[in-house]
This record gives sequence, C-alpha cells and structure tokens, in this order.
Amino acid sequence: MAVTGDETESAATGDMPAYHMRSTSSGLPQGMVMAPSPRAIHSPEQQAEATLKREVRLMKNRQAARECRRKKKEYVKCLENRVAVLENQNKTLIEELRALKDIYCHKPE
DNA sequence: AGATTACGTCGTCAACTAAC
DNA sequence: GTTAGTTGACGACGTAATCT
Repeated sequence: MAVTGDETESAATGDMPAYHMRSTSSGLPQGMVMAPSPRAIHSPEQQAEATLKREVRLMKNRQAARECRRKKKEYVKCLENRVAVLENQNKTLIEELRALKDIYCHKPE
C-alpha cells in the first residue's frame, strides 16, 4: 500500500483498535504517525489542525465505508431475490409449455 | 490439542466523480 | 482548483471448520 506524505496511518489515535495498529509500507513502526508534508505544515497550530482534519476525514471515511458495504449487501440481496423470482417464473413457464405440448400432441385430427 | 485454511469484517488508501 | 462523497483494493484480525 503506497503511503504519500500526508496520507499516513492513523494508528496514533487513541480509539484505534489494537489489531489495526499495523506498520506501514514506509517502514514506520506500529502506532507511529508520520508528520504531514513539511512544506505544508509550519507551526504547531497548523500541525494540530492538520491532525484534526485528518482524524475527521478518517472518521467520515470509516462511516462511508460502512454505509457503502451496507448498500452493497442490500443490492446483492435484491439481485438474489430477483434471481429466485426469475427462476420460479422460468420453472412455471417450462411446466406450462410442457402441458401445452402434451395437449397438442394428443389432439385428435 | 495445535496448526492450517477459508471466510467475513473492518479501517485505510487511492482513484474517481460531482458539486461548488 | 478544491472539497466531499463513493467505492474497489489491500492488509490485518477473529472465528469456525478441517487437518495432522
């Protein structure tokens, strides 16, 4: 996983479950947050703001991912239902065709 | 009982899109 | 151009099933 300057793991956030504190491809140890791009951040205030911004963004994206997965599950369930309905319809039509053929074959001239 | 495998879930990143 | 939202991909973890 590529990690850019200001897109780092957020393992330093206190509420992060322990099992998600993993090391990064940049070689940072677990739980360590790399500083945002140096040319963008100068003062500690800016640093703190950037950190906060990042935490908010991660939190929003976390929720977005949950919602996205929920919607996907719902969509798949819908498709599965549709498949079941169509299979039933198909079965019924095949039966109907069979019955009609039967009638037609035994019809006296 | 411990090791391995398969599967589901989660958080994060990156790429993309739409709205501003 | 920037910003926020969406989603596929990835890696990590937990757990149940299976193997040795």
